[in-house]
Amino acid sequence: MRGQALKGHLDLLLLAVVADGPKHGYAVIEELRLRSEDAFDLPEGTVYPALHRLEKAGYLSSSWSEVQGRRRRTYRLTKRGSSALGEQRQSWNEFSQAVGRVLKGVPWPSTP
Amino acid sequence: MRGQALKGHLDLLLLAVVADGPKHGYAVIEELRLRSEDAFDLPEGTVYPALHRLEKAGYLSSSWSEVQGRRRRTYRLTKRGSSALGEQRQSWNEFSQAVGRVLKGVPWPSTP
DNA sequence: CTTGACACCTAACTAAACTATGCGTAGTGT
DNA sequence: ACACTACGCATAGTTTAGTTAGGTGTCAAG
Repeated sequence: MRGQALKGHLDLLLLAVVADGPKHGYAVIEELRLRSEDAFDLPEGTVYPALHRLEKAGYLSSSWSEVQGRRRRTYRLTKRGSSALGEQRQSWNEFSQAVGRVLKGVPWPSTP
Repeated sequence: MRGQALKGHLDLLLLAVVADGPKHGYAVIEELRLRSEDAFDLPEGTVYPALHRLEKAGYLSSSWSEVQGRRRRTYRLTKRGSSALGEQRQSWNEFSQAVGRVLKGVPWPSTP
């Protein structure tokens, strides 16, 4: 996946992943790689700050735990996060459809 | 259309529009608005520098003309631009499909 | 006892779109 | 005449957000 394609779409992806069940940061990264079939293999430096942003925005809440000597910060979707996810899904659809229309070519009435 | 959604996808859109026939900058903006059904109503400050970038990258070539007292800079797609467009279409498809898979939810084998 | 997976973090850099503004012509309205 | 809008180009400066690159520490395997 080339560089900065997901600018502006990262939050959507993160919210969507956490929406299917609370996850800690590292697991979010793995899940994203898994679901996208390796298209999204995000560096930690991308994901962790984004999760912090989302928590500060009230879309996620987090809690610490310790599993086999390793501390984890587990995130879950809040209500606000859930509705934000809905809106972002919506605008992703609009966006991708708009791109599709542009790529489809000339907008003439054409052969009906 | 919300803010910075098209980060990283603008070049694709511009190349696609110019690919259907040479256009000057202002016309590119209109065409984009038209084809996207108002989803993309880009400010000039976004489009002009991008066109310059694309020309510098060798994807577009430009020529000046004057039509009814107004000077126009008309862009046309180069060969390199054409193949770049192909690649960018490709990676857009991969990207949007990957997003789709992530949004679709849990990747379990599930009900077959 | 080093390497790699797991698990977290952040400062500094960078790319790229946006804001704001400028210039100038032509047409329309008052 | 004067103003306003559409047309048409341009660019400096700001902002946003992801990347780079480093740091800390645990645990299992070779």
